[in-house]
Amino acid sequence: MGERAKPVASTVTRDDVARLAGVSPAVVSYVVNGTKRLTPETTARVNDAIAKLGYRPNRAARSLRLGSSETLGIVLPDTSNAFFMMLSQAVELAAADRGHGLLVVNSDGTRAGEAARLDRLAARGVDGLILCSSVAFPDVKAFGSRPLLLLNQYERVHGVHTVGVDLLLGAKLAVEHLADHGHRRIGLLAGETSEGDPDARETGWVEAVSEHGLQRGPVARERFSAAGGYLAAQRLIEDGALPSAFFVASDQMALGMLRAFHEHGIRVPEDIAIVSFDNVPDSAYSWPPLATIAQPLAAMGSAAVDALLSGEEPRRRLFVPSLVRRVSCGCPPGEGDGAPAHG
Amino acid sequence: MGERAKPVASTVTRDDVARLAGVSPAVVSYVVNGTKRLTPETTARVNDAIAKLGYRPNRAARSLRLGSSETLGIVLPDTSNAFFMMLSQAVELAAADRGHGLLVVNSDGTRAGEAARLDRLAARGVDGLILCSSVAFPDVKAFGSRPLLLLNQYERVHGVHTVGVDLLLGAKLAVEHLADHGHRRIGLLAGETSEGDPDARETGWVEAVSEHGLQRGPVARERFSAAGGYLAAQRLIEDGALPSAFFVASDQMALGMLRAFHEHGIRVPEDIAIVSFDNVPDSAYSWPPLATIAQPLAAMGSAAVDALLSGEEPRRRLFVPSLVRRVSCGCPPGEGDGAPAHG
DNA sequence: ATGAAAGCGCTAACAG
DNA sequence: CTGTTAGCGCTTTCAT
Repeated sequence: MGERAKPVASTVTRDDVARLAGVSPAVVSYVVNGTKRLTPETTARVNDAIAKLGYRPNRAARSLRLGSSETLGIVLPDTSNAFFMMLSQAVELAAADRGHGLLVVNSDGTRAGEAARLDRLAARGVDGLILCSSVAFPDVKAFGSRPLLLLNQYERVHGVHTVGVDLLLGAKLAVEHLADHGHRRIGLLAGETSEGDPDARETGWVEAVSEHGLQRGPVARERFSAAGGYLAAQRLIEDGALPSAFFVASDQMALGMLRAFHEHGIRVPEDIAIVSFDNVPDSAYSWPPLATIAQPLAAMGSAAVDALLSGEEPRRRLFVPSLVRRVSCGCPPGEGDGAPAHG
Repeated sequence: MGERAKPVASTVTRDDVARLAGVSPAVVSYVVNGTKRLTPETTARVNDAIAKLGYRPNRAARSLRLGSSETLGIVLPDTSNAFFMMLSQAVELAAADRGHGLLVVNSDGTRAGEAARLDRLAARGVDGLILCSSVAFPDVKAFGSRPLLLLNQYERVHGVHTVGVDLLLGAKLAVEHLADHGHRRIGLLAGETSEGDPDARETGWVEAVSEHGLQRGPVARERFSAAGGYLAAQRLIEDGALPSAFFVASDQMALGMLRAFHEHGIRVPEDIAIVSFDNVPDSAYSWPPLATIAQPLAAMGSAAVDALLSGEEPRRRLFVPSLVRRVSCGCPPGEGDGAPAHG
């Protein structure tokens, strides 16, 4: 008799709370959402009932009513690059700060795949879409009224938000630093952009080299991965005429390059100095540790979420990268290697 | 005069479709969900209307009605370890296969933080929760009727699903392989489990060493990160009496150890051989490439999602790891290093 | 084979 | 300050 089981959390409804607190259902909503002034006693009674029952507002009902899921969606490139993990983590944190969840999906690295993933996300009712594309010209058609943002994007794209780092500046920082170390001939290991269009890091390298009266070293283009860097470095070595320094478009590629150099007994930085891009965690623990261009991930994540939630007109946001000196560029150890100097 | 704008996708409702197709709203649902036999003509008419209008069923309404969000939630440890990125990617793929989305949140690495994140996820109405914990005994209270699963978990935990790899077996595979290379004294670089309780990899090392009549080398415990591995290796080196081989609890730690060895001119595998754990992508491009114990991520991701969606009683699922031979253990290059042998 | 209708739990406008 | 009420868009039972 009366052995009604303690209800599971998800089954307690607002009406149950109202009944127990002796108020109307609306009042419960007022308390939960703080939308209305109520007497302290009422508020307390309702809160008691909520606690006693373990009431949790039903999210689906709220979404249906509000027309917003308070959720963002992100599609990540099909890569195991730690950089994207850190980027999506930054986005998740920023979204959580603003009370939003983040639905993550992985693309297959094709333009069609990305579009399909965005579509599924839109069908799930997210309030905004973020695309970290791995293709040069992603499919950016509209998804109803949901805003779309291209993250990790340098170029301006009409009609969508973009957030990225100033690749041109980053490349210049890298090349200038190498020049400061006395290198006069600087090579480029660039990433492969699927449609073969220019990458701003490449432009930055070109400009910095000419601005400083340096010489262009050999150029290689390969996929943005350790495998790509390894392959490219092997080709470069076979071709001979290696320069004394390289600017590399990503840490992952630099890691691959490092392995190729090791295999050939080429010492870094003594024989060849390297500055790469992204500052992934592992770059501090490679041998030698990689000097690299760091991206302000937290700021970029916040900017992305803000842009999507603000309802503002799409615009391009570019962030300022910074140089992290480590052994690979020729700097002494212990400055920014993320590990205590070896004593 | 009839200048009603083409409605945005999210504004088209089932009633609009019904009106255009000249059927009742219910029929539209039947077509969308395939729950009922209908005449081909009706089906076609409805599908036409759906296409014409760009109709998308409203997810929130569906969830409300169904009592299911068709979404899973996962909380990831606060680490930049690529292993967890691959693991969550595997889960996302498995979830997508079953028509579910994945809400990802990052924890701060504390037990309370994890519990709070799980709670927020539960409040968002996910159908199931996955926790990749970074503490030894995570807070696993019930979340209403939502099932909870511990991913990357070896030990059985009462009342919750667990999915993990057989750490004991993995450790034995590693130690045995090192023994096959002729090593008689094998050290251990273990991960730090926050409550200081035993890690099965450690037990596996102990057992394998004694089963094969080997000698226990020095033991170090540190955080599961490159920084941890670096620190531990430095201590080990200072203490002297280094063994000829180490089993290392994670690739990240091994990467840090490798850097310490490089700094001290200790050659791998000539002076010291290494086998580590996880098979993260970068392990194939370190110098030397790391021999490691690989985890069947895709299978684990599927198992996790299935367990959560099946409604079955919680149980423990353990997967079989496998050895990936690379240069660091003493094997010749080119077998499994993820890169062509250097010619 | 198709349609009518009853909610799912919540928010907010409006009334008291 | 609090209560009543009308939906949000959908699934599904029960008629027809």
